[in-house]
Amino acid sequence: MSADLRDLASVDRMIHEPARLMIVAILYAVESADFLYLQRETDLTKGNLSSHLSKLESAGYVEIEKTYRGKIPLTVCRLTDEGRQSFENYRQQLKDFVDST
Amino acid sequence: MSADLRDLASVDRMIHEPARLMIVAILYAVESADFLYLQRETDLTKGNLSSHLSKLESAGYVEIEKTYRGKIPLTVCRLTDEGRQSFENYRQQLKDFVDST
DNA sequence: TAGACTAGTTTGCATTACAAACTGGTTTGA
DNA sequence: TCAAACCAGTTTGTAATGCAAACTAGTCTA
Repeated sequence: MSADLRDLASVDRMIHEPARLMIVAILYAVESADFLYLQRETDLTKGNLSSHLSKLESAGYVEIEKTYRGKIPLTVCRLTDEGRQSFENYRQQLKDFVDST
Repeated sequence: MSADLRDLASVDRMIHEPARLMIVAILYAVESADFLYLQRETDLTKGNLSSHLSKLESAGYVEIEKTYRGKIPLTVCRLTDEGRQSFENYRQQLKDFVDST
């Protein structure tokens, strides 16, 4: 308890960015989602979705599996355990902040 | 109700930035604070505090009054009505997000 | 087989946040 | 008395970021 404002300085920027927060929140809820589903849900352009997914992958928060649906490429994304944990931490920090102000 | 994840895309970036969120949250609580008080509370360097305050001032969220305490400069900051309103909106958006995930 | 479509990735650029250097004035102390 | 240290901030330099637009590689269609 006693959420200190200074804690905000340490929020996870990888998740704090709104575009990525949307992505991570979706993946947290659905376990796995393909690229186009994510694009529809987030309203991001393909370019931005692609680059945010790459960053989440580099951070170890998301796993990206490239496969095919018939002959058409299919990119399936899911949160890693680390991503799941980071999202929970982030969400808790937000909650502490909201509750304390 | 029914907080849409897409709403996140429209969060107020002026406030979303953690350093500024700290500043605004403090000013929301105390009505007025001087530069050094803000620096102690936020743990920001003077340089970063100064530039974030300038941005908040440009955005119309904070008023900055430069005066003196004896012979020493004193910079007093307070939220404007617009800043106060924006913080309340932002906080509500966070709350909606936290509640919906 | 040219043109349109699908599913993405890469590139270019303007904006940013931060740290470090700087400024202008005041106090201390030798 | 004047140089060094200190105070309260501002400005500058730079690397990283997010976004839009351009591009790629393959598939379908008329």
